[in-house]
Amino acid sequence: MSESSRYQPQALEVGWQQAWAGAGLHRAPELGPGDEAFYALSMFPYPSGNLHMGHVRNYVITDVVARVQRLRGRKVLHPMGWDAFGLPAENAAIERGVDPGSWTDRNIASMRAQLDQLGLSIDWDREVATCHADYYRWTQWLFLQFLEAGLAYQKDATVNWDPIDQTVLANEQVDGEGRSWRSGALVEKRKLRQWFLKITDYAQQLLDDLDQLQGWPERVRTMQANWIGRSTGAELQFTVVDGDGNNADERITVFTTRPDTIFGASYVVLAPEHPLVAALTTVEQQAAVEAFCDLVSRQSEQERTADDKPKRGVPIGAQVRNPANGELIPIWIADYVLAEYGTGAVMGVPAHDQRDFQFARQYELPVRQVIIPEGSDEHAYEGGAWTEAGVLIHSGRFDGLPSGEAKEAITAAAATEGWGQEKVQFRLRDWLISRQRYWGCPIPVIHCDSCGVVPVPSEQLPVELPRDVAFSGKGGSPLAQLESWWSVPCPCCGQPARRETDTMDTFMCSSWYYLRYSDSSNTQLPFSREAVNSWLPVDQYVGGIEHAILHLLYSRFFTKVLRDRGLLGFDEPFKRLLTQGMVQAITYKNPLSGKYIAPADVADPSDPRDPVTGDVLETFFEKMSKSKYNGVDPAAVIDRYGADTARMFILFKAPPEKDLEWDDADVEGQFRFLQRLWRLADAAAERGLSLADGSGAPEAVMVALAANSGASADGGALSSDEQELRRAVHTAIQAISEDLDGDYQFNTAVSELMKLSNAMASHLEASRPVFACEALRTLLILLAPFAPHLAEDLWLKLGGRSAADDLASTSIHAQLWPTADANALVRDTVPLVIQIKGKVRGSLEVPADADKATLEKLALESEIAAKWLEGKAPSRVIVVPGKLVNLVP
RNA sequence: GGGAGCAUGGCGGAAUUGGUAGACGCAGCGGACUUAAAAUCCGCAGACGGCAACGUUGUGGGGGUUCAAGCCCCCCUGCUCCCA
Repeated sequence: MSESSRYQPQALEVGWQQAWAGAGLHRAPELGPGDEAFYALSMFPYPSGNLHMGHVRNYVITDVVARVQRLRGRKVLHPMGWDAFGLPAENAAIERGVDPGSWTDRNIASMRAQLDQLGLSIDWDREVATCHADYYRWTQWLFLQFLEAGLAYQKDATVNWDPIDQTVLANEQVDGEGRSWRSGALVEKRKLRQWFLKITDYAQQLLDDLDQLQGWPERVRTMQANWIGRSTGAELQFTVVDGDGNNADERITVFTTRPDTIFGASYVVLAPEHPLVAALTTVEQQAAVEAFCDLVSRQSEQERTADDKPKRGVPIGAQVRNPANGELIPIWIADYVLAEYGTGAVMGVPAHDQRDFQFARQYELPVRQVIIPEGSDEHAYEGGAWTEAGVLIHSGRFDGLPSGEAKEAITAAAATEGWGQEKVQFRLRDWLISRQRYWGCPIPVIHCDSCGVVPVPSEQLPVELPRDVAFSGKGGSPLAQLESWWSVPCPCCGQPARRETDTMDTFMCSSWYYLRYSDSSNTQLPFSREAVNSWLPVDQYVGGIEHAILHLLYSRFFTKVLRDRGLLGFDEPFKRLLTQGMVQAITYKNPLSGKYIAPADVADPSDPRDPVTGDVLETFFEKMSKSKYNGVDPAAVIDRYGADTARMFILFKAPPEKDLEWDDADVEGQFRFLQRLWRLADAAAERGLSLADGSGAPEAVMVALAANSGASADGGALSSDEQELRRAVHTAIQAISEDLDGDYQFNTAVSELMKLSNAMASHLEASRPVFACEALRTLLILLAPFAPHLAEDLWLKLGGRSAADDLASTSIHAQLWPTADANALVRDTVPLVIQIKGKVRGSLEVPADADKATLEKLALESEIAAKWLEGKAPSRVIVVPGKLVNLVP
């Protein structure tokens, strides 16, 4: 045996990556009439500078989708970009004095190099970075569209303020104890004038159109529906009563989903921030109310509303009249009522709402039952409120009505009598987009004392971020301190005016990047209508479940607004969504000290012990992270095994939506599989097999089959090896095609490739060249999306193309996906399972075309039947053709 | 507390959607090759009993529907996620 070559992925992969790039193989083609377009998109990353396994999984999945679609003849757009504004760059500037822009660009360059090592078929010509002026210019332009449409506005809002860092924080940056993640300071609530986008105008549409998204995971649609949170109820008005018991002019409007319980209202609660609090508080209560408001202002929303936290409040001294029964009840303020939700006021019905119940118990407020469970005695209220539907009592003319009818009847009465009406309420709130940060997209407006808020004229865009800014880390945004930047003449009147110094939430930038890819070099518009309509909506979007709500909801909102502005012609941006699972790795933790131990320091994984103390360690799988010492560096894996092995492993190890447990031994196994393929091709080449001139292509195989069949029409001239080989080849085509259609099942697709390779190892040698070549050719094309480098290399080696040929047209990745030949799947005989009373007792080889009667006869005559029926005739026989016969004695 | 989902060998996971449970792989065991090891190749492998043929049992637990249940229905337990 001659010395065979070795599979050395490191060398060949880089070579192919460069060759593909040189040939422009991944560039999205111009779309012509009749072309079928396919847009495959990964959620773009933040350029931290380090590629981690989660990224790898995401982009490999999308890449396989893109490559399969190309092989199926579609014109594919598969772009990539950078979600490049955000805090880490600014923190680097504060901590190390580097320029955020250069820092980000360096990270982008290094991450792009890491991505290139994976062999992704990305069209880099369309790359975008949200922090580059040629991109954020259009983010600003789109903001002005929102402004013009009346969908962007300013209002005073209570926000999280870090008194040490002197900046606003997002809710996510405040921990459970109400402290800043950076400074550790207790976060204060501050009222600041902020920019908002009116996403609530689109709440109903965002909810309704979820029905269109059948290609999204049910889970994500449910999460969005819950987030939008539509509830139907009523707004009811309680008239404020003065000290003498006379009705005053003021009314307090509450929102409730349970108008049927209004007769049980024993108090009304306002949010401490409610505008009427100051006006209605009596002199006696003033001090207590002010102290309480101060206390609440230091609490996070989560603290205020958590079920297990005690509810606190104080009466403000004033009273209101219950419009349903005329009773006078007190007004309180309490921490569990939020100003931003509903009307900022609720009626307290302790008997039928759990939080009201807790509150009433705490302050000894009356509890009056007005709903009883249908057909039962009165509920005793030992454990808590009765919050289910029931029948009304103590409710005057509505007594005896079921809750459902009572809701309508009471709401109708309120409308007729002028104390309320039906109201649809959403949980969704307007989107606060202001950030007092430097490294973000500047909001393109100018504040003028005489003209008010003036949009920056679009020809003056972009409003560029100034460079060479000092970062102290204190005192808020550097922009606000840079008078040379913010001091500008008003575009309207020319008088001195002030630029807005807030920047936009980075989610603004990421809400439209997928549109820009369709026309990324356009200098006149963010994208042309033609380009965006020809590529979008995105056919397959792939990303993490952590974006299930915010990014995906904001993007849907943007799409609808831009549609209504006439900029694009579709309702939803992402037709299909795949949320890939996390990449986890084994984690060791000392349960006594709580310390994580690096896997490298664990001597014996079967008996993991702390290297210092000798304590037995806890072992589990967790998301890779630095602090747990369980990260696996993609570069190290590629160095050792190559990108193709990493790709195959990640696809094979778990279904795409499930969490994936990284295991070095499994990676090794995957590498062995690719080595086997290499040797298989080596042996074929040594035998002199060649795929040149269409050898093994469907036409050539058809000719060979026709010549062989001769007298027998069933292809009987094929040897049994050849029949087995062809069956394996076409079974693989069918199975893998199904796995890549509809639901993506990459793990079983890879296992089908393994089965095919196993069958080829057994039958290839004994098969004639035409069939051997058919198998080799098919294997390589089926392999190409998964292990693109190896497939391309073997394609060249086996003569699928010659080195001198134009790569763009002769690459394995420019071939056509094969079609299964149904004739190859046909068998002469099939196994027939014999069951006795539902239990499998054996099987027979029977003619594949046998009819039901024949099968029954064969089963009854079998030894299996004789053994188990002991000569008696079965009382019942069930025949499932092609599967089994069940004999019931 | 409400909602959704999941539970299959030592491990990751398959199962034509009601029809042979455990595909494919990892780890393991046995054998071949080798002075030896690695690599490679061949074979075994749910559990229990048995030399074996084979039998019993088996998809978190309990019940039900059915000729037939991992899959459908009811109850329970445990885990995960979302919302409170």
